[in-house]
Amino acid sequence: MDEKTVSKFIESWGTMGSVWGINASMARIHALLIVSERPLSLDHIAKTLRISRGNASMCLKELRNWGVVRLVKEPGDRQDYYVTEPDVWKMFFAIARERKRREFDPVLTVVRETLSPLHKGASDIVRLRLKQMEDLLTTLNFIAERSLTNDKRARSVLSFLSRFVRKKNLKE
Amino acid sequence: MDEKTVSKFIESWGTMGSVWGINASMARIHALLIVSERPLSLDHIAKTLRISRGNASMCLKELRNWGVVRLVKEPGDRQDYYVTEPDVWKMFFAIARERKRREFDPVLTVVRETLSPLHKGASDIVRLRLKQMEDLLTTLNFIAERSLTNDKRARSVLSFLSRFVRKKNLKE
DNA sequence: TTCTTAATTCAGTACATTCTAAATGTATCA
DNA sequence: TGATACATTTAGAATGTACTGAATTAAGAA
Repeated sequence: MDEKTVSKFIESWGTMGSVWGINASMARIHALLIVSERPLSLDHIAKTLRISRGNASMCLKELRNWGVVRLVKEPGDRQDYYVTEPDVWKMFFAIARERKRREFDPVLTVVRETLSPLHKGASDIVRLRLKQMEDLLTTLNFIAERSLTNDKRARSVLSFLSRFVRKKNLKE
Repeated sequence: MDEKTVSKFIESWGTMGSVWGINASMARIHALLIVSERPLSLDHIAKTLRISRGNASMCLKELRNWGVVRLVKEPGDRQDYYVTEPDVWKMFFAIARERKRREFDPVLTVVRETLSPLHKGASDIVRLRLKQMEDLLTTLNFIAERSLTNDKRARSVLSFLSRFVRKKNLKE
């Protein structure tokens, strides 16, 4: 594999990371592990990506929390080695699930708490908007909730959806 | 409508904004317009939310770009007044569409460009991962692309999806 | 136990984003 | 035309986020 292409890949995956809300260092580490056949040590990762060992350590901890990388030990070696979770899709769902839980759910609760009392004393127009917001949030939450319960289901939802939009397209 | 509840709603919608990638001021302005029956002037908005007129101006410009608010003129009045797009769902799709176009699409192009040359000289294991990444990105892009072409379709995809996951849940 | 090597934590720094307020631009009115 | 009333732009301040590197902790080896 060409050195230069590998690094271009790593950088672009870093940018993609920030698109869906994980920071660039995390995504770059992840990309590096994806193109590496063998487990890599923290030291190796930090050196290759020119980031501090401290930062690498924190990112890897976080990536383990997301369920995206795994730590492997080699007998007779004190260093920790890291490998990527082999299934990329599974990984994607893990991230989606985590982000929903950490960011969406808590805010959803608060928004909902305020939405219902607002209905009182609101004009019809405003009430309609609030109702729509409530429905939108409920639908999104419902879909995410049910889709992400497990990876198998998530996958089947995605593939189904993919077929559905293709069919839709032919019709119109 | 209770003053206090309104402001709690505005703040929590602000937080929700940052979850899906629009900044807090923008989301707060948006929330304020949602609970307001009548169009509001820039000055009124800035005063109510305790933000500078400059900031309000920039946020409103951006919200107009997203297709989320609209400017209305009142005859015999020099001020600009703003109203929210009445259909909350439509608005949500507009945001999704814009974010995809601005952020996801450009990165997707770059990642794809690097993915294919990487295949050469990669081990089977790595090649499998790269293939999976490609498939995942393609599927996501495909779904988003097709779903978001127009609001009517987007809505039907969502409602269909919602029914699908409900059925799935009963079965298992 | 102490020595050694590696991982982790964290205070401070660098960088990025968001916001303010003053300056500038624009349209309407007298 | 100049004066007025508003909107917009922008330089720099404030705030927030990510990162570094030194200090600390942990754990295997002697």
